[in-house]
Amino acid sequence: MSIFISSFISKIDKKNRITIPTTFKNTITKSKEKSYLFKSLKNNCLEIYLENKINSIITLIEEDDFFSRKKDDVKTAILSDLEEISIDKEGRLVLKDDHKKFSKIIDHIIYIGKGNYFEIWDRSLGLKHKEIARKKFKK
Amino acid sequence: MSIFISSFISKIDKKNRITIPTTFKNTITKSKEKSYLFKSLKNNCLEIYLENKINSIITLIEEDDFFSRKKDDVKTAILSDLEEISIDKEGRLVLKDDHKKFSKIIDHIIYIGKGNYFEIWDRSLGLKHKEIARKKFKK
DNA sequence: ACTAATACCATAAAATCCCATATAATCCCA
DNA sequence: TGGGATTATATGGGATTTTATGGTATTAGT
Repeated sequence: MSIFISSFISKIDKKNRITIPTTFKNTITKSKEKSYLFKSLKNNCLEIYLENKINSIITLIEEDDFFSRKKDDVKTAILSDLEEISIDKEGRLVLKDDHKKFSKIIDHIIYIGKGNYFEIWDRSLGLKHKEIARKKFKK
Repeated sequence: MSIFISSFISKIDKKNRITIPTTFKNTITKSKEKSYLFKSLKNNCLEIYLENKINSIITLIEEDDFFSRKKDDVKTAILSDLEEISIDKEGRLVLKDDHKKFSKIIDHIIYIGKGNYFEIWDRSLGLKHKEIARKKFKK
């Protein structure tokens, strides 16, 4: 069982590359699974998943539905904003402009471990998010 | 299992050619199956399927008790607007005028991955569609 | 023979891979 | 425990490969 915990601050370089924290990278490498990026439906952040998690989601929505419209929106919402990512030898991935815009990332970022996936945030937005989460939880 | 995910923006050239996104093109090539274009019954967009998916749809229609009364109409609706497509060495296909009109495509387009098929939209219509799908899903 | 469709080719641009160096972390022995 | 040696990590840049795009040649159809 692979797990992503803790948070890490980092930044983008001139080529729009971001370095995945070593522990996260090791978890991905050891799992030998493909990894996927998803534009979060909860916040303005990016989410990174391993293949097995993605597969269980896809199985859920891939039922034969050629004649029904019901699942069309679900498919669009999930599958159209999901993509396989590749990490280079140094453990970096290239952030697309669309993803930068969506997550409002300019230069500094923060990785937030969420258990079976992790998030990539603009640093200040992510820090705020963490603060709010702690305050809410205290009550 | 071949799968089409993510979305890609592109455009038509002077010869009405559109470039299939590399990942989609690779999926098609690797499958070694024929591919087909269909005028969507759900939206004003075009849908691209692989042969085995088409076969399973036809099988579904052919089943005796399935839609028995309307079987003929279903067949007409589906099979008459379905056609095999050919992709050139550079991964492009030529869009017919009828398809351009149907999908209201002028110059910019967007490809939307839907799992076992993908869609081709006019860019702004497709982006709107994505937005709506995300909003609906959030609820 | 002329038009139109298709296949083929050339080039520029961009994404990717790969290596070099600087920096930091870890280890091991005195 | 200090400090040097070794290993691992961070970061930048260059070279190669892939992709995007437009155009020309060839084929086919009328």
